[in-house]
Amino acid sequence: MAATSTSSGTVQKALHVLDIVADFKRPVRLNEIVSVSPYPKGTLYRMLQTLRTEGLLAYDEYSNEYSLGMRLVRLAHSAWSQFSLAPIARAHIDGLSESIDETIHLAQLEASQVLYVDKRNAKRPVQMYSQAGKIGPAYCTGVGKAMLAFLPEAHLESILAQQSYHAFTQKTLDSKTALLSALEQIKSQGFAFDDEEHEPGIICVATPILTSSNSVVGAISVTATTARTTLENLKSYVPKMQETANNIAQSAEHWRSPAEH
Amino acid sequence: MAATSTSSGTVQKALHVLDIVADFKRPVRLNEIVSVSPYPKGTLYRMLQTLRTEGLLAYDEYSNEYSLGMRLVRLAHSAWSQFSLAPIARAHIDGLSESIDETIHLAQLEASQVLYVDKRNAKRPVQMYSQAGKIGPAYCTGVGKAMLAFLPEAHLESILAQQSYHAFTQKTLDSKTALLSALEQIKSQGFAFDDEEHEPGIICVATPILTSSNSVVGAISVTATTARTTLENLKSYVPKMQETANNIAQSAEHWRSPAEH
DNA sequence: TTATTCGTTTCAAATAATGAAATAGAATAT
DNA sequence: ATATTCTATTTCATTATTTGAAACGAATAA
Repeated sequence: MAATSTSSGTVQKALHVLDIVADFKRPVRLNEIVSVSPYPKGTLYRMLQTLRTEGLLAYDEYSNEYSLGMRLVRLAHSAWSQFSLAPIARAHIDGLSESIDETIHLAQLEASQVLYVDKRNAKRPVQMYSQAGKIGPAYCTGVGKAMLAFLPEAHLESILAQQSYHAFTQKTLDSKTALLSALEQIKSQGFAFDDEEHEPGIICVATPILTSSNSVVGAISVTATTARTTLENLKSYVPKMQETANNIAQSAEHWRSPAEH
Repeated sequence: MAATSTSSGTVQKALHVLDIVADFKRPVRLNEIVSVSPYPKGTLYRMLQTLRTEGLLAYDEYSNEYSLGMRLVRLAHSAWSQFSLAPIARAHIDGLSESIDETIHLAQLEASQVLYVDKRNAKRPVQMYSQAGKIGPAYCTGVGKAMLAFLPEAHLESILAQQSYHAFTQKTLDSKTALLSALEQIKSQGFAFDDEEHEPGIICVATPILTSSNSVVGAISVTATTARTTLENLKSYVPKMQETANNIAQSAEHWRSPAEH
């Protein structure tokens, strides 16, 4: 009685189609969508038209390809400015960025995944995966683990159950048990590492952002490459990061996290 | 014949509700939405539930308030990275930002308005769609006028008809005729000014980004305050901006603008 | 207590979405 | 030029979701 969603709901269907288009990460044609969706062609066609005229999809008449539309960007701006930590944390992150010349991320949990909501590049930016708005796995990123470690048990359970545990690298913690023991250590030491668990050559330290009642609102991380530094070195940033996290938490005290159900 | 929308379509309705929530720019309760929407309470209630469980809206159980949800941020990231000029223009904007220590914007036309898709602040280098995503009026911003001036006549007409011509400041060109003559001059000189037409104390220069076939794909601007500089000074940036715009256009030559219908 | 306000549920009626199959249109092959 | 093979689009009777007035319940105020 719990698992799959009932097929009902026009809005659900439309969202599903949007997700499909998003997953392609490139413009797609009707037939490509047909082949990966449960809906018949006629239905999909009409749905795509609707999404297109509403501006949720962009359409190229010459190639007959659909992509996500800019109306989403407009809508997301409102969501981001109201409901992400980014506006609240901005000044604090700026400060941290001035004293640490590495890539800094601000992330939140969203739908059991990590959502990067802000980012500062080092002066010499490293070309890597991740930008604000990007999502990543919770179980094998620094920010993800930092947040998971401080979640109340019930919430943690439900999130862990939804992880894919894909082994991105040889070092990925690709099982729930491995992850759980890592989380325990993170909780006791107060910060998390990512030791090339998501991308080879990329390491980071992350600290959670906790309110006075110890609920997790986000995390910040400092990222670097193994070519240039070590985890041990990154560790020296932790005190400054924790101070920043505390300051953000204080500013966010009266801000209500969308993750709280 | 042109104005109001037919009431049909579940997706349309859902989007309308999202827009209403977005327009409040703060969390809102059911009854507030009821008072500004054409739908009865029961209908709205169910719609909000749907949007909420889909993650398009966030909900605070204690205050019963809805806000835009972070799923939009996730979706928008795909839209932004595929369909905005930003990823293509990034390196070029970075370069420009290094030689000009002022705020730089990259904008596109979207639904007859200006959509800022990237931004560089004088000091901190950030690239993300989040502070981008903001929309502004086309008729009284530098980037807006720069783009309008180079639009084909038919397209321009339809866009001009949709402007609100609100006089934000005393200097705002608040009529179609005033705007049209300004556009003519912009077209002949190749760049546009914003002389405090949108915000008092804020001035900017903007140049259009034109493909080899002279179609408008976007615009870049350099913004400053009257307290610190003058339009005459800003003008000196124009050659560099035009060079950058040309380079972006070259990179974007094979990129298809969503605005082309 | 009694009003009042707001959120939630109900259920028959109204309406929008469905999908199999036919049609139109484009591109490629013969 | 004509046939062939894709793909996109339309049709229409059927199906199922959405609708909305009104009733209900919960919470707060008077």
